[in-house]
Amino acid sequence: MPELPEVEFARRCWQRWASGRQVTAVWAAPSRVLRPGKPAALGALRGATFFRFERRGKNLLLAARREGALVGLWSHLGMTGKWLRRAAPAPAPPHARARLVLDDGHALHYCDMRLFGRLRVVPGARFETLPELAGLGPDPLAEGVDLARLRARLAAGRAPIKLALLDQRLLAGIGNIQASEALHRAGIDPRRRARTLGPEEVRRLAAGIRASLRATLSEFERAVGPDGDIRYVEEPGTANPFAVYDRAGERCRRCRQGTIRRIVQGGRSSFFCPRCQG
DNA sequence: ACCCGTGTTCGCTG
DNA sequence: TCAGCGAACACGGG
Repeated sequence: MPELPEVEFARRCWQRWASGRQVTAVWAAPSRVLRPGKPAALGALRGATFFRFERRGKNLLLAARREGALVGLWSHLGMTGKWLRRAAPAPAPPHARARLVLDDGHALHYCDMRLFGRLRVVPGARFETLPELAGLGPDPLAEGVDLARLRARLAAGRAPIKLALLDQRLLAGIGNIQASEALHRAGIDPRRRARTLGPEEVRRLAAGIRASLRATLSEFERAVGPDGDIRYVEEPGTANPFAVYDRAGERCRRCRQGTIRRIVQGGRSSFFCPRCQG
C-alpha cells in the first residue's frame, strides 16, 4: 500500500478511530512484524489512551498515555501493510498480524500480506530515539520542500534522479510511484543524473512532488471503502489514479502525443513519457 | 513455472 | 568513509 499519501491517510483514520480511546486488549501473531520480535511487547499498550497521531515520511507515530506515563507505537506499513477497523467480535481480516481492541467496541487490525511492515512499542513515546527515523529527510507535505537544500543535495548525486528521490534521507515519504509521478509533472527524464538538473528544473521537481502527493492524497479521501480503508490501484473496480505509473503503452496525458514507457532502474519499474520528459 | 510487486536493509565494490 | 548497486526478505496474483 504505502507511500506518503497512504500513510497520511492511515494517520487520519487512526486519529478518527482512536482519539481518546483506551486500549482494552492486545494481540499479535508470532511474525517478523513485531520489532523486537516478542508479541508480549504490545502488552505495554494495554490500558493506555491514544491522544496524538503523527507521521514522518512513511512512518506512523502514535502516542498514548497511561497513568501519566507516555507510551508510543511506531508503525511502518512496508509494501502491503494496512490498518483496518472492525467491530471487536468480528473475525479478523485476511493477513491480520496484530490488533488493539479499543473501549468503544472496535478493534484495529494490522494486516500485512508480505510481512515487510514493522511495529514497535516506544517507551515514553520518545520517537526521536528510533533508529528507523534516524537520518530521515524533511517531510515534503508537513514541512514543505527546502529548495536550497534540495539543490545542494542533488548537486552531489551521481545516481539517476529517479533513484535519488527514493532515498529517504533526501526527502521522507516518496516511493516508487510518487517518484515517477513527480518527475512526469516536472517534465524531467528519470534517467538524468541528479547533479545535471538546473535550478529551474529542481524548482519544477519540488512543485511536482508537492502536487503529486496532494493529488494522490485527495484521490484516497475520495476512494474510501465501506470500512474506511482505501480501495487501491490493483483492487478490481478501482481506476488507476496515476498519470504515468503502470500506464506503459498508453498515450501521455500531459503532452497527448508521447507514449508512456516502462524502464527498470535499480531493479524497479519507472514510467515516463519520452516526449515531454526531457 | 516464471515474472512482477506502493519498501527497507544488508553486504559487496569501487 | 561512503555512494551506488544487487540481493534478500515473503507471499501472493497474472
